[in-house]
Amino acid sequence: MFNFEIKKTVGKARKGVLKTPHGEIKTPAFVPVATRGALKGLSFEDCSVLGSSIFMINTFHFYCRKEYETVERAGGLHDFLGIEYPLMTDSGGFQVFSLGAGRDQKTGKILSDAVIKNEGKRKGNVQIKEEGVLFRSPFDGSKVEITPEKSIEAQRKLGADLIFAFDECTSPLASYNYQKESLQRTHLWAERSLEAFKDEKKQAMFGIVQGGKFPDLREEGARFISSLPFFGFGIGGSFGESYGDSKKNMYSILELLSKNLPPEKPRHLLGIGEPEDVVESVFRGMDLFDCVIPTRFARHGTALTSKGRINITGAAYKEDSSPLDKSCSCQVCLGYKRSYLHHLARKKEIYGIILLSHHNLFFMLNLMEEIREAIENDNLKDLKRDFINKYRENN
RNA sequence: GCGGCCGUAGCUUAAUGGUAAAGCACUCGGUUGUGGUCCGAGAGCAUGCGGGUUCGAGUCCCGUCGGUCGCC
Repeated sequence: MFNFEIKKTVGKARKGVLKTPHGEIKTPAFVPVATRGALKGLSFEDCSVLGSSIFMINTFHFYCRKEYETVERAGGLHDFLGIEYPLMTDSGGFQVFSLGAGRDQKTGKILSDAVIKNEGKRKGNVQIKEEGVLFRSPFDGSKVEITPEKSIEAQRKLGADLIFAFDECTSPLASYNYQKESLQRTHLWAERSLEAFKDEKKQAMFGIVQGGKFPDLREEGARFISSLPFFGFGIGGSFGESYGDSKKNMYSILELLSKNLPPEKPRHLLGIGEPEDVVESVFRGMDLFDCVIPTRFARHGTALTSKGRINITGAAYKEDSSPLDKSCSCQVCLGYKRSYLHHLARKKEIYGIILLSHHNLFFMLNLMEEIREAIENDNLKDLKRDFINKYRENN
């Protein structure tokens, strides 16, 4: 029922097809995120027309109040949502960080230059032990425990095609010693996740490589996780401190990982990223990406364009009658002026979010299509150079 | 007409008689396994007007204009 076939490789980059019970995914692929079972501002059908063949849903958001039980009674995510597209769920490990320690430290997966401070120690409402994690729900403040067994149970009940092992996502601030200790825990949890998953035939599981910003720990993570019988691999966590360092470090770590992961299995770079990150990462052997950037940026008034991102709420666009991106062929760029999008974003009209989400998702999905063509035509290097030069023009 | 209360930044409000602040709005930046959130920085020609008391008035006094509430 599950299969990953690589059709062509150019350097480290790969073009392939991932088969699931609900359909095929052409890789490299971008996976839009529908956290609570909805892409904010677009229907699954709309997004499918734009070129998406798979969606990511968050276990964590269905976990805190046991809504995965409701979904199970409805027949699983596909029946509950009324769609037949391939789906994946993450394990909830990231939210323990992003809604727990990350929120305490006012940082995300990638640290902004302004908030480098303190130690990488966890504080506040999250307790991490060998058994699992205990923390307060960001939704209602109640105590919630997640263990590998519980995450996998929830993911089996949700019933997405592709699921992830439960891991610990560390802060960009984590020390070497903490990261090393955490990595051992993630490995233990990987084994327990597989144990809780055994005999499952309708789903396939990805293991997660952690190790933070430390190359030797990343290498160790890749070796250990690939020794286990996972269908594919997720690469998670953070890669460095400052914004620029984080990007460069991520690229060099991906180079390292592509040498240490078995080539025949799919690789999903979790939570990345910006268009340039995706291009650079495909170049270094990644097959799948999920990221909130197209939709979250849309809600914040930011549009992805071939010349970099622009924030349409800026005063400069108030009377700008040009399209968002002259070289984009999406319906929004063909039909609407920047001035109108500026107006909608300023007034926080829902329609503004819809239009920007449409454009941003088109932009990412179209980029993936171009990447696949470039691999097919042996000119990924040219695409990478041209795309990134142009993308950085205005930024 | 009489009486009370109120006039501070574009808006809503602070400020024992002692350097006139804050939030929103505005300008710019940030957000990478989703909180339409949040954070950071910036720009603001503000005490209705005219007098008086005082070393010093947004603040106290007089007048005036505007608003608001109450009463014939």
